[in-house]
Amino acid sequence: MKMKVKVKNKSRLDDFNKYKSHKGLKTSQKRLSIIEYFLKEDRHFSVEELYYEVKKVYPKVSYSTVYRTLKLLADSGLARICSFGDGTTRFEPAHKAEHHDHLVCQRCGTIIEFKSTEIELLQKKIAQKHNFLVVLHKLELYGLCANCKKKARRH
Amino acid sequence: MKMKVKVKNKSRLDDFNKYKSHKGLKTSQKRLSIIEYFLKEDRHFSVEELYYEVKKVYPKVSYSTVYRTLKLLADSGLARICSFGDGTTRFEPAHKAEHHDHLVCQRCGTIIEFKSTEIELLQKKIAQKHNFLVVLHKLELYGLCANCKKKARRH
DNA sequence: TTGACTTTGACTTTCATTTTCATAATATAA
DNA sequence: TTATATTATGAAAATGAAAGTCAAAGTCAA
Repeated sequence: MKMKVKVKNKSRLDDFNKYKSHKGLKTSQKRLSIIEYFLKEDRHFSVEELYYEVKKVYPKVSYSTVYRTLKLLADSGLARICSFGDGTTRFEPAHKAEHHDHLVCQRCGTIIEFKSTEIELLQKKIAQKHNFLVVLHKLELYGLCANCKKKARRH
Repeated sequence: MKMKVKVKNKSRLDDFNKYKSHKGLKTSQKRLSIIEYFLKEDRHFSVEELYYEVKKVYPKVSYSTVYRTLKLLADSGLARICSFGDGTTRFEPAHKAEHHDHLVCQRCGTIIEFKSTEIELLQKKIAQKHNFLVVLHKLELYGLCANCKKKARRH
């Protein structure tokens, strides 16, 4: 299992290296650390979150570098930008081609991913009705996750 | 037809007045102008857009006032806040209780509203599966509207 | 009309994000 | 390996949208 994750991240790193040489970028240890951490963790990050977590492991990285690296990841296709209306941008690992949507807990911030081909089918129908060409879609359900719901019940 | 719109806006203004007295607000001509324009136009606005358009008719309004008035409208329930990921907040007229989703043209910015009870049903099912309590949802389809699609075809 | 309120416009502040620039690190050519 | 050219970095400044501040102007009930 762990092996599989490692292999996957390896191939994602390879993707980044392709992008890197295409763009004439250089390899810095700091940037690499950030990218590896992001790939290893494999979850949503705001710049701030990633900054503080990476800093624990590699204390010398700066905020700007995390910023720039996340943008690079987005440009290279390894990360996807998503915002949940709280004013900060989040980056999610882009598991190629596998589009998914989000359940966002308004209390604890937990993000759950889901996918529904049925919904996507209905979306297509709606677009057709309006003669609209859909390039991408965004579906977010906001509310309380199981945990917070339980807490809310006992006030 | 026009009559109907006017009547509707009248009743919306009444709603605002209820909110107004509830909150102990006062009536200023400028605020009223902004609200009337917003209701008359009955479409999505960013603060900037509304500011420039209202300014043409009532040149004395300031940016702050438009800003505050839109926030008031949102608070009073006459407007709903929505953001389409371009970094600026938009306000849409809230046609009470009627939740709807959006088709957003990435080229010309046109926003088409739609509603699908079927999709909402599926959303509910998904939430149930995750034991998640949905408070609100957001569904946006981004792409090209009919018009821009046509233009795109002939390069 | 007064006096107690709210609203306004101009301004400042905040905060996330982006850019700048001098210095450090990296890659490539010799 | 060393020189040189380029990119990356950190700290700081700049930006831009959103929110707050405050004196002056407006509103309105008594």
